Amino acid sequence: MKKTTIYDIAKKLNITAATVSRALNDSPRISEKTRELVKKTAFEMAYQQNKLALALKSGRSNNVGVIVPHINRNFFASVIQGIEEELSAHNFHVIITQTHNDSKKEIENLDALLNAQIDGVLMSVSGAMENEEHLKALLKKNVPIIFFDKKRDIEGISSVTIDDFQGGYDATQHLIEEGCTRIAHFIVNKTEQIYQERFRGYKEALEDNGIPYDENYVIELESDIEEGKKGLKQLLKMENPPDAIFSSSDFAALGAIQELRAQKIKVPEEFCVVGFSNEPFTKFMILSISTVEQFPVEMGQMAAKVFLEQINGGNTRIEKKVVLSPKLYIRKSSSRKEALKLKEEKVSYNETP
Amino acid sequence: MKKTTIYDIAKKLNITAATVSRALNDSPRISEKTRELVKKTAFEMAYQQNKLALALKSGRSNNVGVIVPHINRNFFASVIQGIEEELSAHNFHVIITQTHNDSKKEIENLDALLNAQIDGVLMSVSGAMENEEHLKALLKKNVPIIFFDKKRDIEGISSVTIDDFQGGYDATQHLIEEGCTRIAHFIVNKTEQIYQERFRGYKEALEDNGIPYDENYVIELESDIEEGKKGLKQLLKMENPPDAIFSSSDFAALGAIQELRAQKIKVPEEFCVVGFSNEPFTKFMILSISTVEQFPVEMGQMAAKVFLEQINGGNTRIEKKVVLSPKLYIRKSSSRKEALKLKEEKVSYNETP
DNA sequence: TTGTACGCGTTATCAG
DNA sequence: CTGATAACGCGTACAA
Repeated sequence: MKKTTIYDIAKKLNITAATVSRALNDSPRISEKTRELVKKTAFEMAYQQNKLALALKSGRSNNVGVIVPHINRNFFASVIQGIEEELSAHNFHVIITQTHNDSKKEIENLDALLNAQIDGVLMSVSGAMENEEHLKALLKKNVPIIFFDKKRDIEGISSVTIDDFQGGYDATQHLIEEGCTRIAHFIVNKTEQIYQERFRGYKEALEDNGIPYDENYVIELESDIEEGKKGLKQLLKMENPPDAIFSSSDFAALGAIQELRAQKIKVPEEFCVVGFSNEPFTKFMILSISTVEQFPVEMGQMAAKVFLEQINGGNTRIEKKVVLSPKLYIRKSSSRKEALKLKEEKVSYNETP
Repeated sequence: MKKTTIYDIAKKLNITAATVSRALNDSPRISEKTRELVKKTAFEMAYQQNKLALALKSGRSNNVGVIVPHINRNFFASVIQGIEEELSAHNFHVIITQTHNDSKKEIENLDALLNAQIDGVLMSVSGAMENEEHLKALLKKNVPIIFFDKKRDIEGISSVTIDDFQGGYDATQHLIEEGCTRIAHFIVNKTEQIYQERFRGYKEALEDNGIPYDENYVIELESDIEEGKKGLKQLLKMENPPDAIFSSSDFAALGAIQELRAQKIKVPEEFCVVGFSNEPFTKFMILSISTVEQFPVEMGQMAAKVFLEQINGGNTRIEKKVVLSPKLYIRKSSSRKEALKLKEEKVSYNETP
C-alpha cells in the first residue's frame, strides 16, 4: 500500500498541494473551512507527514547522533537515557552508535552520522589522547558537537563532564579521615584524561594531609573484577602493604574486596576500599561498596541541553564547559571507624557480667 | 560553511552533476580519468553524500526504530547493543526511544518514528494485554515490525523471545531437586505474557513432581528490592511458610534474600532463592544468586537478523517466531545440597578429636 | 562516455 | 485566501 502524500489529498479535494500543506500546518492564511476539510480527509486517508522531505528542504533532520564505547554499560546507558528524555521532548531523535573503544570505529561512525545529516553529535571520546584530527575536522563542518565524560580540549567544542579531580580527592580524603594511612590507587588507563584527573585528586589529597606519595602504590589495570584481584595480590606482596585502595573502577574495587575476603582480611576493619561510578551492584552487596556517583542521567540531560542551546543560538558559536560535581557515597566498604566502634560495643557488652 | 554537493563539484570541473554522481558511485559507464578526477576533487572539497536526499528518492532511510520501556535497564541495554552491532554492520542506523512503560508514549513514539520514515521497528511492547489496536494498524502501513521480549500475538508480525515457560519450569525443577518442598513464586505482573508463562512453568514443574499448588504462595509485586522484602515478610507470616522462592525478578529475589538475612534465616540451607534475568549483580554478590539467563545480546542480534530478512525478502511477508532457550545459572542462593554437605563435613571434622 | 530532465514530498515565495 | 512554481540533493532513464 502506497503512502498518501499531500498530493493525494490535493487531488481528491481538487486543490493544490500548497493549500493542503498550509492547512495542515495551521497557516493563518487559509479559510477555516478548507483547513478542516483538509484535516478531515488527511485523517481519513491515514496521511503521515514525511519528515524526510521536510528535512531535505529545511536542512534539518531532527536527528542527533550519540557515540559511546558500549551501550551496555550502566554509566553510558544512563547517559543515553538522559539524552533521550531531554531531546525527545524537543522532537529530536537519538541515533546511537558504539565504538567498542576503537577510534577507527569512532571515525567510521562519525562519518556515517554526518552522511545521515544529523543535526549534532553528542559523544564520549574513545581511545587515547593522540589522534584528534578527525574531531578537529568536525569543527569545519559546522556540526554542533558536545563531548561528555571523556572529552578532548578542543577550542570551540563544548563539553559536559564531572569534576574527576574532585571525585578522586574526596574519595582519598575520606579514606584518610577513616584512619587509613597507606592508601593505594587503581588507575584504569594512564593515557585518559578522566583517570589522570582522579589520580591527580588522589595525589593532592595525600599531599594536603602530609602523607607521602608512593608510586608503587599506584597500579594500572583494566576495569574488571579479575584485574582487581590481581592488583590486590600485587599490593599485598609489598614489604609495607597498603591498608586502603581508592579504585577508579567499581569492578576492580569489587575484585579487590573479593580477594581480601579470600585472604581473610577484614573489610573495612583492616582494609578500606572506595570505587568509582556507583555501579548498581555496589549498593546491593551485603558489604556495600563506597563509590563516587557521576550522575550519568543528569550528565546526559545537560549534554542535550547544551546541544539545544547551540542549535537555537543561531550562528554565535558558544563554547560551554559544564562540570558537574561528583558525590561520594560512603558505604560499608570504607566505614572503618563505625565498624570498629560497633565491634568495641559488642566486646564491652560481652564483657559485662 | 556551506556543505558541498555534487553540483559544486560539477561546476568546478565543468561537467554535470549526473557525471559526478556516476563517478562517485563507480558506475561502469564512465571513463577512468573522470572518475579519478571527480573523486579527487570530491575529497578536496570535503564532499559528503547527503543520505537524506538519497532516502527521499529511494524511499529507504536506512534508519530503524527501537522502542523499549527503559534504556537504562541491563536487559534492554544489552538487547540494544545486539541490535546495534548487527544492524550497523549492514549500514542501518538505530534510533532509540523509551516508553517508560506507558502505552500512550508508545503510540507517540511509534508515530514519530513512522513520520521519520524508518524502514522498520523493533520493539518490546509496553503496557497490559489490552490495547493493541495501534499495533495492528501498523501492519497496514507495510512497515516491518519485530517484537522482542514482550510480544503480542498478532498475525503477520514476527517476534524473538525466550521460552519463558521453560525458564520458569527449569528454575522450579531445580529448587525441587535441591530438596525444597514448599516453593513460593513472585510474579511481576499478572497481565503480561512473559510473567504468565514463567508462572505456568512454575506450576507445571510442581505438578510434574506431585507437589500441590498453593495459590497463597504466589505473590504479585513490582520488580524491586523493597517489594521483594515485603513479599518475603508476607510469606513468613503464613502458617506453613515456604522454604524457597522462584522470583520472576532478580531485584525482588535480592530483596527477599536481604530480608532473610535480616531474619537470620540461612540461605541456602534453610531457604533457597532463584531469580530471573541474570542481572549483573546476581553474579557479584558474595552469596551469588541463581537466576535465569535470557541472552539479551543474542536476542537483539536475532531480532535484527529477522528484520534484515524481511527487508530483503521483498514483498513476501514472512511471519517468523524465534524462541530462544533460556539457561538456568545455578549459584549459591539455591545450592542447598552442596551447602549442607559442606556443613556436614565441617561438623564431622570438628567432632574428630 | 556524457548531458538533459525528472521525481522523491515538502514548504516558501510570488502572483493572482 | 489560493494556485503555480521553485528548491532541497541525489540517482537514473533517456537522449545525444
